[in-house]
Amino acid sequence: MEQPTLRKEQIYFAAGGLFSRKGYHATSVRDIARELNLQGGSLYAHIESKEDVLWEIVQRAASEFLQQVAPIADERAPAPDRLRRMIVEHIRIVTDRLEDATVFFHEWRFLAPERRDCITLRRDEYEAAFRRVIEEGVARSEFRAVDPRLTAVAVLSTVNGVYQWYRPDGPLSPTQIAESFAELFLHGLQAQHTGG
Amino acid sequence: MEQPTLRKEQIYFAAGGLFSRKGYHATSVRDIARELNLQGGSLYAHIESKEDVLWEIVQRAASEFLQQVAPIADERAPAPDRLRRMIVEHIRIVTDRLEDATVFFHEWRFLAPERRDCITLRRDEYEAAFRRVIEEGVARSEFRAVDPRLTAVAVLSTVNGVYQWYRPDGPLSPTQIAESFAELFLHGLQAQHTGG
DNA sequence: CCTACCGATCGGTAGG
DNA sequence: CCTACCGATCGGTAGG
Repeated sequence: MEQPTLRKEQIYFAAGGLFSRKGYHATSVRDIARELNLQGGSLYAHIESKEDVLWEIVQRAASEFLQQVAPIADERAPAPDRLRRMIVEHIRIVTDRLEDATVFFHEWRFLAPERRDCITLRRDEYEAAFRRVIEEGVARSEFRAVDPRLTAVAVLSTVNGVYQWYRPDGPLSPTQIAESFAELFLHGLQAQHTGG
Repeated sequence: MEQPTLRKEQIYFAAGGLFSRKGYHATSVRDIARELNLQGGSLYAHIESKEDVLWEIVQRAASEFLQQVAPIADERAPAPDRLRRMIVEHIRIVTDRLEDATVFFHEWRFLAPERRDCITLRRDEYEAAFRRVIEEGVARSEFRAVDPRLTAVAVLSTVNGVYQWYRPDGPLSPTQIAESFAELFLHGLQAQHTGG
Protein backbone atom coordinates (compact mmCIF):
# COMPACT_ATOMS: atom_id res chain seq x y z
CA MET A 1 0.00 0.00 0.00
CA GLU A 2 1.79 3.14 -1.24
CA GLN A 3 0.32 6.65 -1.11
CA PRO A 4 -3.37 5.78 -1.09
CA THR A 5 -5.72 8.28 -2.71
CA LEU A 6 -8.86 7.84 -0.63
CA ARG A 7 -8.79 10.12 2.42
CA LYS A 8 -9.77 7.31 4.73
CA GLU A 9 -6.93 5.16 3.43
CA GLN A 10 -4.51 8.06 3.78
CA ILE A 11 -5.53 8.33 7.41
CA TYR A 12 -4.87 4.62 8.02
CA PHE A 13 -1.56 4.91 6.21
CA ALA A 14 -0.36 7.93 8.17
CA ALA A 15 -1.64 6.49 11.44
CA GLY A 16 0.10 3.17 10.75
CA GLY A 17 3.42 4.96 10.42
CA LEU A 18 2.92 7.10 13.50
CA PHE A 19 1.51 4.34 15.70
CA SER A 20 4.42 2.09 14.74
CA ARG A 21 7.08 4.73 15.45
CA LYS A 22 5.63 6.51 18.49
CA GLY A 23 3.03 4.11 19.80
CA TYR A 24 -0.75 4.57 19.89
CA HIS A 25 -0.98 6.62 23.06
CA ALA A 26 1.92 8.91 22.20
CA THR A 27 0.33 9.72 18.85
CA SER A 28 -2.34 12.43 18.87
CA VAL A 29 -5.08 12.85 16.30
CA ARG A 30 -3.40 16.16 15.51
CA ASP A 31 -0.20 14.28 14.65
CA ILE A 32 -2.14 12.22 12.13
CA ALA A 33 -3.90 15.27 10.74
CA ARG A 34 -0.63 17.17 10.33
CA GLU A 35 0.76 14.44 8.06
CA LEU A 36 -2.19 15.01 5.76
CA ASN A 37 -2.04 18.82 6.06
CA LEU A 38 -5.35 18.93 7.85
CA GLN A 39 -6.58 20.49 11.08
CA GLY A 40 -7.01 18.08 13.97
CA GLY A 41 -10.78 18.21 14.08
CA SER A 42 -11.10 17.68 10.35
CA LEU A 43 -10.20 14.03 10.74
CA TYR A 44 -13.58 13.44 12.30
CA ALA A 45 -15.27 14.04 8.98
CA HIS A 46 -13.80 10.66 7.99
CA ILE A 47 -13.40 8.66 11.19
CA GLU A 48 -15.48 8.20 14.30
CA SER A 49 -12.70 7.88 16.84
CA LYS A 50 -8.97 7.43 17.21
CA GLU A 51 -9.54 3.89 18.42
CA ASP A 52 -11.45 3.03 15.26
CA VAL A 53 -8.31 3.81 13.28
CA LEU A 54 -6.25 1.46 15.43
CA TRP A 55 -8.95 -1.18 15.13
CA GLU A 56 -8.95 -1.02 11.34
CA ILE A 57 -5.15 -1.33 11.12
CA VAL A 58 -5.05 -4.24 13.55
CA GLN A 59 -7.96 -6.05 11.93
CA ARG A 60 -6.46 -5.81 8.47
CA ALA A 61 -3.14 -7.19 9.65
CA ALA A 62 -4.85 -10.05 11.47
CA SER A 63 -6.83 -10.89 8.32
CA GLU A 64 -3.68 -10.88 6.24
CA PHE A 65 -2.06 -13.55 8.40
CA LEU A 66 -5.21 -15.60 8.81
CA GLN A 67 -6.13 -15.59 5.14
CA GLN A 68 -2.72 -15.97 3.58
CA VAL A 69 -0.87 -18.21 6.03
CA ALA A 70 -3.30 -20.22 8.17
CA PRO A 71 -4.90 -22.11 5.23
CA ILE A 72 -1.51 -23.61 4.35
CA ALA A 73 -1.80 -25.62 7.55
CA ASP A 74 -4.64 -27.66 6.07
CA GLU A 75 -3.13 -28.49 2.70
CA ARG A 76 -2.14 -32.06 1.93
CA ALA A 77 1.62 -31.64 1.64
CA PRO A 78 4.01 -33.18 4.21
CA ALA A 79 4.06 -31.29 7.53
CA PRO A 80 7.65 -30.05 7.11
CA ASP A 81 6.78 -28.51 3.74
CA ARG A 82 3.70 -26.83 5.13
CA LEU A 83 5.55 -25.43 8.12
CA ARG A 84 8.29 -24.10 5.89
CA ARG A 85 5.82 -22.34 3.64
CA MET A 86 3.96 -20.87 6.60
CA ILE A 87 7.21 -19.40 7.92
CA VAL A 88 8.07 -17.95 4.51
CA GLU A 89 4.64 -16.45 3.93
CA HIS A 90 4.39 -15.06 7.46
CA ILE A 91 7.74 -13.30 7.17
CA ARG A 92 6.82 -12.03 3.73
CA ILE A 93 3.77 -10.29 5.21
CA VAL A 94 5.73 -8.89 8.15
CA THR A 95 8.46 -7.42 5.95
CA ASP A 96 6.02 -6.32 3.24
CA ARG A 97 3.88 -4.37 5.67
CA LEU A 98 6.37 -3.61 8.38
CA GLU A 99 4.53 -0.66 9.91
CA ASP A 100 1.11 -2.26 10.10
CA ALA A 101 2.64 -5.47 11.42
CA THR A 102 4.42 -3.48 14.11
CA VAL A 103 1.15 -1.86 15.14
CA PHE A 104 -0.55 -5.25 15.11
CA PHE A 105 2.02 -6.86 17.40
CA HIS A 106 2.62 -3.88 19.64
CA GLU A 107 -0.55 -1.83 20.00
CA TRP A 108 -3.49 -4.22 19.80
CA ARG A 109 -3.68 -4.37 23.57
CA PHE A 110 -4.84 -0.74 23.70
CA LEU A 111 -8.13 -1.62 22.04
CA ALA A 112 -11.26 -1.63 24.19
CA PRO A 113 -11.91 -4.99 25.91
CA GLU A 114 -14.41 -6.31 23.38
CA ARG A 115 -12.17 -5.66 20.42
CA ARG A 116 -9.11 -6.86 22.27
CA ASP A 117 -10.87 -10.14 22.98
CA CYS A 118 -11.71 -10.47 19.32
CA ILE A 119 -8.05 -10.11 18.38
CA THR A 120 -7.04 -12.57 21.07
CA LEU A 121 -9.40 -15.08 19.49
CA ARG A 122 -7.95 -14.55 16.05
CA ARG A 123 -4.42 -14.90 17.39
CA ASP A 124 -5.36 -18.14 19.13
CA GLU A 125 -6.84 -19.40 15.89
CA TYR A 126 -3.62 -18.52 14.11
CA GLU A 127 -1.44 -20.22 16.70
CA ALA A 128 -3.68 -23.26 16.43
CA ALA A 129 -2.87 -23.53 12.72
CA PHE A 130 0.84 -23.79 13.50
CA ARG A 131 0.15 -26.22 16.33
CA ARG A 132 -1.94 -28.42 14.02
CA VAL A 133 0.84 -28.79 11.49
CA ILE A 134 3.28 -29.74 14.21
CA GLU A 135 0.84 -32.21 15.79
CA GLU A 136 0.24 -33.89 12.45
CA GLY A 137 3.95 -34.03 11.74
CA VAL A 138 4.50 -35.74 15.08
CA ALA A 139 1.60 -38.14 14.50
CA ARG A 140 3.04 -39.15 11.12
CA SER A 141 6.59 -39.39 12.50
CA GLU A 142 7.69 -36.60 10.21
CA PHE A 143 8.71 -34.79 13.39
CA ARG A 144 10.10 -36.12 16.64
CA ALA A 145 7.84 -36.09 19.72
CA VAL A 146 7.80 -32.44 20.80
CA ASP A 147 5.29 -30.37 22.75
CA PRO A 148 3.24 -28.94 19.85
CA ARG A 149 2.16 -25.84 21.72
CA LEU A 150 5.62 -24.85 22.95
CA THR A 151 7.06 -25.49 19.52
CA ALA A 152 4.37 -23.41 17.83
CA VAL A 153 5.05 -20.62 20.30
CA ALA A 154 8.78 -20.76 19.56
CA VAL A 155 8.22 -20.58 15.81
CA LEU A 156 5.71 -17.76 16.15
CA SER A 157 7.89 -15.77 18.53
CA THR A 158 10.74 -16.01 16.06
CA VAL A 159 8.80 -15.03 12.97
CA ASN A 160 6.86 -12.31 14.79
CA GLY A 161 10.10 -10.91 16.19
CA VAL A 162 11.30 -10.10 12.69
CA TYR A 163 9.55 -6.72 12.81
CA GLN A 164 11.86 -5.69 15.67
CA TRP A 165 15.10 -5.93 13.74
CA TYR A 166 14.36 -6.29 10.02
CA ARG A 167 15.52 -3.43 7.83
CA PRO A 168 14.64 -3.40 4.11
CA ASP A 169 18.20 -2.33 3.27
CA GLY A 170 19.75 -5.14 5.33
CA PRO A 171 21.94 -7.86 3.79
CA LEU A 172 19.32 -10.63 3.81
CA SER A 173 16.10 -10.79 1.84
CA PRO A 174 12.89 -11.75 3.64
CA THR A 175 12.99 -15.11 1.88
CA GLN A 176 16.58 -15.77 2.94
CA ILE A 177 15.69 -14.96 6.53
CA ALA A 178 12.64 -17.18 6.36
CA GLU A 179 14.49 -20.11 4.80
CA SER A 180 17.18 -19.86 7.44
CA PHE A 181 14.61 -19.93 10.24
CA ALA A 182 12.76 -22.77 8.56
CA GLU A 183 15.98 -24.79 8.35
CA LEU A 184 16.68 -24.18 12.03
CA PHE A 185 13.25 -25.33 13.17
CA LEU A 186 12.94 -28.21 10.74
CA HIS A 187 16.32 -29.52 11.88
CA GLY A 188 15.11 -29.07 15.44
CA LEU A 189 12.00 -31.08 14.68
CA GLN A 190 13.71 -33.79 12.71
CA ALA A 191 12.57 -37.27 13.65
CA GLN A 192 15.87 -39.09 13.09
CA HIS A 193 19.27 -37.93 14.17
CA THR A 194 22.57 -39.37 15.29
CA GLY A 195 23.09 -38.83 19.01
CA GLY A 196 25.16 -35.82 20.17
CA MET B 1 10.87 -8.17 44.95
CA GLU B 2 7.66 -8.25 47.01
CA GLN B 3 6.13 -5.27 48.77
CA PRO B 4 9.22 -3.08 49.15
CA THR B 5 9.34 -0.80 52.17
CA LEU B 6 11.33 2.13 50.82
CA ARG B 7 9.03 4.68 49.20
CA LYS B 8 11.20 4.91 46.12
CA GLU B 9 11.10 1.14 45.70
CA GLN B 10 7.35 1.14 46.20
CA ILE B 11 7.09 3.63 43.37
CA TYR B 12 9.15 1.44 41.04
CA PHE B 13 7.11 -1.57 42.06
CA ALA B 14 3.75 0.09 41.46
CA ALA B 15 4.95 1.70 38.24
CA GLY B 16 6.29 -1.65 36.99
CA GLY B 17 2.86 -3.18 37.40
CA LEU B 18 1.03 -0.29 35.78
CA PHE B 19 3.48 0.20 32.91
CA SER B 20 3.34 -3.50 32.14
CA ARG B 21 -0.46 -3.66 32.16
CA LYS B 22 -1.41 -0.31 30.61
CA GLY B 23 1.78 0.85 28.95
CA TYR B 24 3.97 3.82 29.86
CA HIS B 25 1.99 6.53 28.08
CA ALA B 26 -1.40 5.31 29.25
CA THR B 27 -0.23 5.36 32.86
CA SER B 28 -0.36 8.73 34.60
CA VAL B 29 1.73 9.77 37.59
CA ARG B 30 -1.59 10.00 39.41
CA ASP B 31 -2.24 6.32 38.65
CA ILE B 32 1.04 5.45 40.31
CA ALA B 33 0.36 7.74 43.28
CA ARG B 34 -3.09 6.23 43.78
CA GLU B 35 -1.63 2.76 44.25
CA LEU B 36 0.44 4.14 47.12
CA ASN B 37 -2.44 6.22 48.55
CA LEU B 38 -0.67 9.45 47.71
CA GLN B 39 -1.62 12.61 45.87
CA GLY B 40 -0.22 12.92 42.37
CA GLY B 41 2.20 15.71 43.10
CA SER B 42 3.56 13.98 46.19
CA LEU B 43 5.46 11.53 44.01
CA TYR B 44 7.84 14.31 43.10
CA ALA B 45 9.24 14.36 46.61
CA HIS B 46 10.84 11.04 45.63
CA ILE B 47 11.34 11.11 41.88
CA GLU B 48 12.42 13.75 39.40
CA SER B 49 10.26 12.74 36.48
CA LYS B 50 8.00 10.01 35.17
CA GLU B 51 10.63 9.06 32.65
CA ASP B 52 13.19 8.53 35.41
CA VAL B 53 10.95 5.83 36.82
CA LEU B 54 10.79 4.05 33.47
CA TRP B 55 14.54 4.43 33.10
CA GLU B 56 15.21 2.81 36.46
CA ILE B 57 12.95 -0.15 35.74
CA VAL B 58 14.43 -0.71 32.29
CA GLN B 59 18.02 -0.33 33.50
CA ARG B 60 17.56 -2.83 36.29
CA ALA B 61 16.08 -5.41 33.95
CA ALA B 62 18.89 -4.91 31.45
CA SER B 63 21.46 -5.37 34.22
CA GLU B 64 19.79 -8.54 35.38
CA PHE B 65 20.16 -10.16 31.97
CA LEU B 66 23.64 -8.84 31.33
CA GLN B 67 25.03 -9.81 34.71
CA GLN B 68 23.34 -13.16 35.18
CA VAL B 69 23.18 -14.57 31.67
CA ALA B 70 25.79 -12.96 29.42
CA PRO B 71 28.82 -14.16 31.44
CA ILE B 72 27.83 -17.77 30.82
CA ALA B 73 28.78 -17.20 27.19
CA ASP B 74 32.44 -16.95 28.15
CA GLU B 75 32.73 -19.98 30.40
CA ARG B 76 34.77 -22.95 29.24
CA ALA B 77 32.03 -25.53 28.90
CA PRO B 78 30.98 -26.91 25.48
CA ALA B 79 28.91 -24.44 23.46
CA PRO B 80 25.71 -26.51 23.62
CA ASP B 81 25.89 -26.59 27.41
CA ARG B 82 26.47 -22.86 27.61
CA LEU B 83 23.61 -22.08 25.25
CA ARG B 84 21.29 -24.33 27.22
CA ARG B 85 22.15 -22.63 30.49
CA MET B 86 21.74 -19.18 28.97
CA ILE B 87 18.25 -20.13 27.80
CA VAL B 88 17.35 -21.49 31.23
CA GLU B 89 18.68 -18.49 33.14
CA HIS B 90 17.11 -15.99 30.76
CA ILE B 91 13.69 -17.55 31.09
CA ARG B 92 14.12 -17.78 34.85
CA ILE B 93 14.60 -13.99 34.98
CA VAL B 94 11.67 -13.32 32.65
CA THR B 95 9.26 -15.47 34.65
CA ASP B 96 10.67 -14.35 38.00
CA ARG B 97 10.20 -10.69 37.22
CA LEU B 98 7.42 -10.85 34.70
CA GLU B 99 6.23 -7.26 35.08
CA ASP B 100 9.62 -5.58 34.89
CA ALA B 101 10.62 -7.81 31.99
CA THR B 102 7.45 -6.79 30.17
CA VAL B 103 8.27 -3.13 30.70
CA PHE B 104 11.82 -3.75 29.55
CA PHE B 105 10.78 -5.42 26.31
CA HIS B 106 7.79 -3.24 25.56
CA GLU B 107 8.36 0.28 26.84
CA TRP B 108 12.09 1.00 26.56
CA ARG B 109 11.53 2.77 23.25
CA PHE B 110 9.69 5.60 25.00
CA LEU B 111 12.87 6.71 26.75
CA ALA B 112 14.51 9.91 25.51
CA PRO B 113 16.96 9.32 22.64
CA GLU B 114 20.12 9.26 24.75
CA ARG B 115 18.78 6.68 27.17
CA ARG B 116 17.20 4.69 24.38
CA ASP B 117 20.57 4.51 22.66
CA CYS B 118 22.14 3.28 25.87
CA ILE B 119 19.63 0.45 26.08
CA THR B 120 20.15 -0.39 22.42
CA LEU B 121 23.85 -0.77 23.16
CA ARG B 122 23.21 -3.07 26.08
CA ARG B 123 20.82 -5.15 24.02
CA ASP B 124 23.39 -5.44 21.25
CA GLU B 125 25.95 -6.52 23.81
CA TYR B 126 23.56 -9.16 25.09
CA GLU B 127 22.75 -10.45 21.63
CA ALA B 128 26.50 -10.61 20.95
CA ALA B 129 26.92 -13.00 23.89
CA PHE B 130 24.45 -15.43 22.32
CA ARG B 131 26.06 -14.96 18.92
CA ARG B 132 29.50 -15.70 20.35
CA VAL B 133 28.45 -19.02 21.79
CA ILE B 134 26.93 -20.03 18.50
CA GLU B 135 29.97 -18.91 16.51
CA GLU B 136 32.28 -20.88 18.78
CA GLY B 137 30.06 -23.93 18.57
CA VAL B 138 30.19 -23.74 14.78
CA ALA B 139 33.97 -23.22 14.80
CA ARG B 140 34.43 -26.30 16.98
CA SER B 141 31.94 -28.33 14.93
CA GLU B 142 29.70 -28.66 17.96
CA PHE B 143 27.05 -27.00 15.80
CA ARG B 144 26.40 -27.22 12.08
CA ALA B 145 27.24 -24.21 9.92
CA VAL B 146 24.45 -21.74 10.62
CA ASP B 147 24.24 -17.95 10.40
CA PRO B 148 25.19 -17.03 13.98
CA ARG B 149 23.33 -13.76 13.99
CA LEU B 150 20.05 -15.14 12.63
CA THR B 151 20.24 -18.05 15.02
CA ALA B 152 20.93 -15.79 17.99
CA VAL B 153 17.95 -13.65 16.98
CA ALA B 154 15.72 -16.74 16.77
CA VAL B 155 16.75 -17.92 20.22
CA LEU B 156 16.34 -14.47 21.72
CA SER B 157 12.96 -13.87 20.10
CA THR B 158 11.74 -17.15 21.53
CA VAL B 159 13.00 -16.63 25.08
CA ASN B 160 11.96 -12.97 25.11
CA GLY B 161 8.52 -13.90 23.85
CA VAL B 162 7.86 -15.89 27.01
CA TYR B 163 6.60 -12.77 28.77
CA GLN B 164 3.72 -12.57 26.30
CA TRP B 165 2.13 -15.88 27.17
CA TYR B 166 3.64 -17.22 30.40
CA ARG B 167 1.27 -17.49 33.36
CA PRO B 168 2.62 -18.53 36.76
CA ASP B 169 -0.34 -20.87 37.23
CA GLY B 170 0.21 -22.56 33.87
CA PRO B 171 0.99 -26.29 33.53
CA LEU B 172 4.73 -25.90 32.80
CA SER B 173 7.41 -24.56 35.12
CA PRO B 174 9.87 -21.99 33.80
CA THR B 175 12.56 -24.66 33.77
CA GLN B 176 10.41 -27.09 31.83
CA ILE B 177 9.68 -24.41 29.26
CA ALA B 178 13.34 -23.49 29.02
CA GLU B 179 14.51 -27.10 28.67
CA SER B 180 11.98 -27.70 25.95
CA PHE B 181 13.16 -24.64 24.01
CA ALA B 182 16.79 -25.60 24.58
CA GLU B 183 16.11 -29.07 23.16
CA LEU B 184 14.45 -27.58 20.11
CA PHE B 185 17.31 -25.24 19.31
CA LEU B 186 20.10 -27.68 20.19
CA HIS B 187 18.53 -30.26 17.90
CA GLY B 188 18.27 -27.55 15.27
CA LEU B 189 21.95 -26.74 15.67
CA GLN B 190 23.15 -30.30 15.77
CA ALA B 191 26.20 -30.95 13.62
CA GLN B 192 25.36 -34.50 12.48
CA HIS B 193 22.03 -35.75 11.29
CA THR B 194 20.62 -38.30 8.85
CA GLY B 195 19.31 -36.55 5.74
CA GLY B 196 15.57 -35.74 5.56
C1' DC C 1 3.50 14.70 51.94
C1' DC C 2 -0.78 17.90 50.87
C1' DT C 3 -3.21 21.79 48.66
C1' DA C 4 -3.64 24.32 45.01
C1' DC C 5 -2.21 25.48 41.02
C1' DC C 6 0.51 26.07 36.22
C1' DG C 7 0.44 25.91 30.95
C1' DA C 8 -0.09 22.48 27.58
C1' DT C 9 -2.41 19.18 25.32
C1' DC C 10 -5.70 15.58 24.87
C1' DG C 11 -9.98 13.38 22.01
C1' DG C 12 -13.82 15.09 20.22
C1' DT C 13 -17.84 18.43 18.71
C1' DA C 14 -20.81 22.45 16.88
C1' DG C 15 -21.70 25.30 13.32
C1' DG C 16 -20.71 26.74 9.19
C1' DC D 1 -12.75 20.70 5.68
C1' DC D 2 -11.92 25.01 8.93
C1' DT D 3 -12.58 27.86 13.09
C1' DA D 4 -13.33 27.89 17.51
C1' DC D 5 -14.31 25.70 21.21
C1' DC D 6 -15.58 21.91 25.06
C1' DG D 7 -14.31 19.50 29.58
C1' DA D 8 -10.81 16.51 31.09
C1' DT D 9 -6.45 15.34 32.04
C1' DC D 10 -1.61 15.56 31.50
C1' DG D 11 3.43 16.10 33.86
C1' DG D 12 5.18 18.96 36.98
C1' DT D 13 5.84 22.94 40.61
C1' DA D 14 5.36 26.40 44.63
C1' DG D 15 4.70 26.97 49.20
C1' DG D 16 3.88 25.21 53.22
